[in-house]
Amino acid sequence: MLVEDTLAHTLAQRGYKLTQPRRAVLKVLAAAGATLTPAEIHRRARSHCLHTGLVTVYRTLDLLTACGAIRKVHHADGCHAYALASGGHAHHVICECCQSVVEFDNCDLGTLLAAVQRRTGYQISGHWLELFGLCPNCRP
Amino acid sequence: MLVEDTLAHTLAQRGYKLTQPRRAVLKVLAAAGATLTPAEIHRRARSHCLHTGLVTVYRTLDLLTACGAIRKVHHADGCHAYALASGGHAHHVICECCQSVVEFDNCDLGTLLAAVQRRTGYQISGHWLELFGLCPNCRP
DNA sequence: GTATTTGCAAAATGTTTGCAGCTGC
DNA sequence: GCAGCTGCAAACATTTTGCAAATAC
Repeated sequence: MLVEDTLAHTLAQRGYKLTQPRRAVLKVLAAAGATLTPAEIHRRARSHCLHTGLVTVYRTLDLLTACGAIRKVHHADGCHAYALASGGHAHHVICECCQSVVEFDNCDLGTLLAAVQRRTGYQISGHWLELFGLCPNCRP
Repeated sequence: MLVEDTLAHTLAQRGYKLTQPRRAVLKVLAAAGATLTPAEIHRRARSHCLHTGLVTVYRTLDLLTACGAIRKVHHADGCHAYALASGGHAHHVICECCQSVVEFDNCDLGTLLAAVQRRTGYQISGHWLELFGLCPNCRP
């Protein structure tokens, strides 16, 4: 598993261990290819690692987010979902029907940012963009 | 007060009443010019309407959001803040230091959306963009 | 006058912490 | 072997619900 190998390496570099629950959480998100809530991740993780506790899921999500392996995404209603992140600066397109996600990285906002900066006087240092729509499978 | 008159009208149109607590919540957000959490809005609202309860604040925030008078914004950590919305499609630039917000509406994402749509096969129907930075007052 | 709204208390939900025992390296 | 990790229970924070009294129109 490529994703797992990368993770093992990343964790080891920082002095962390690749444990069964951590492996399970990553597997779940990789297999889903969709955004999942902590509760749903917990439910699914138990099929890989039987006694995984919800608390561990929360702690693992924080850790994996810090490592850049996953990313928190915000839905319109709640904002408590996570998706696999392939690394580097990227954004997500999320299917409003099945929650499947795809990343894209060519966010060419240079012109827009410059215009906003000029008009508002704010020195812009970061942005956060999410797209919503229907994936090929959910299209009418 | 222009903001209030508009609100009174919008509410009346839908069969809602303009009550003291609702007025207070709107005043607080208008005066702050920044994003505020429900708890902070509650705290400040009491100076306008003494016995405003936290529950009412929550209900009012939902109502005002439905009316388009305010908008929920998501910060990096939590996502439980609200800001005044001037109506129509718009996005916010948020100061990472003092939380002040400014709206902008010229979000020209046409080219970007078309490219993502072509590459991912998703039919994109909405987007959500927030910018972060430092406002003129907080700049070094 | 009446339907809507409020505030309180209490419930439900979601997240974090403390700590003894277990696991990966 | 030992630092780091886990799971449980329990604390904590946040949001929602039920209902009698109050309010706007």
